[in-house]
Amino acid sequence: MNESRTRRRGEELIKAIHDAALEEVIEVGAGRLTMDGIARRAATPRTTLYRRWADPIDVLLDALYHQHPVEEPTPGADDLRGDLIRALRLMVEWAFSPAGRAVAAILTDPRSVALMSDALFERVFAGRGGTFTRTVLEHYAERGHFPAALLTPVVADIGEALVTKRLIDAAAPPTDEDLAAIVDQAILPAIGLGPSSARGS
Amino acid sequence: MNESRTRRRGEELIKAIHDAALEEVIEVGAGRLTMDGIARRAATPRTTLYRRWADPIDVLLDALYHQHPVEEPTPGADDLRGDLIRALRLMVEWAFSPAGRAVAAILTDPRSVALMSDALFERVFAGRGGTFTRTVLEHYAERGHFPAALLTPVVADIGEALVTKRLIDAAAPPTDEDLAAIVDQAILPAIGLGPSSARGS
DNA sequence: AAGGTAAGATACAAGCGCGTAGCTAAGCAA
DNA sequence: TTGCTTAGCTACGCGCTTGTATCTTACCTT
Repeated sequence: MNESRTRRRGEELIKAIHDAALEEVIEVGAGRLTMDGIARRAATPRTTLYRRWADPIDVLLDALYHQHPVEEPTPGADDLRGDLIRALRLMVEWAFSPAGRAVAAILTDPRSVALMSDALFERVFAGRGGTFTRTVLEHYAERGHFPAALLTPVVADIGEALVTKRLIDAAAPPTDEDLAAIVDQAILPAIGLGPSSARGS
Repeated sequence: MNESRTRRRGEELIKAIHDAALEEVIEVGAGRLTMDGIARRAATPRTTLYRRWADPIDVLLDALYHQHPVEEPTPGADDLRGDLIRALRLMVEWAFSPAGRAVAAILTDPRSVALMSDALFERVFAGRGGTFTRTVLEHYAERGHFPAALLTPVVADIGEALVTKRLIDAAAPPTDEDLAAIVDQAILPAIGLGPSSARGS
């Protein structure tokens, strides 16, 4: 009987557990996350979990910490509007990834938030979740496409904020038209590129 | 021993349980909400809860449903900017109320969302949580302060979206200066009232 | 080939939330 | 006052999660 061909160890096992934690939190929520649930999903005894982590949230935060950083938007040619839309689309993709969903689940769980270290918050948020459009906007501001003074913290947040609200309000993911509307009607006017100059299609 | 002077009944008891449910969900999160916890906090036997509700989320949703609708912003004199700031302040106040925090806790809990009826969603959200600035904007658009065509769904969401992001990112509530920045740098430009005409202080 | 490391399979008692049942007694109305 | 309704109290068995302990065995290193 060659059933258990491979017994997972080290990296491989840990990755399986991390994945299980992310899947589990998406399904049951941060509050109902248990060692049992994660272990069952990862098909490993609980003992293995306790050897490394103290509680389910610990596993989850560790899983998030070891996620690959999200892709950075790379401003391309001379297309501010298009780059902004692409940046927002990157954000939407991240939001629908296991990591993105897990972060959403965690953020409103009192216990999880309390245990969330600044380091993780930095890594998951300030580092990426919060600034998709900022990279693009800074790029074009430096090149004089619009006054750099207009690129305030508030303005840098407009796109992400509106997409976030869309994700909360509606079940379906925003279409490219939705993202374009956000860019045209909110971001571009804020940096002085109103309908007069940005009216493309 | 006149300990148990009053035995609560009907309305009074239900309100105590509703309050307990809201407090409980804020403290432990939607996932860890239990009949036991609510009952303990309301100082009533679990039996009483089961007589009316099937599970903890049921209690919580009922509590939210019976909350007083949030105050509507009332556009005042001739002060669009000031009215917008006041509308956002109303939103911040609601967000920090027990009901506001409870809604936040629920929205990312898979089980709760699944049980949330359209009626409740309507009453709690579309009805109020989503549109503080819209009321104000519509008022001034009708009076020709700016082109009504610019008041798109996206534009109506800008203020709420940015405040929401602020609430998620930062622990401290936004100050009036923060709200003013949102109005000046994001909302007003979007309706064609950029720095040239809105530069107040 | 030998030995150390760590995963896998049990098993266990303790604690808690669940849902129900039975009873007592307070509040309210006729 | 009588009697209906309903809150308060206690208790039970069930199942799940917890944290730990013990043993076997696969994998990796030397």
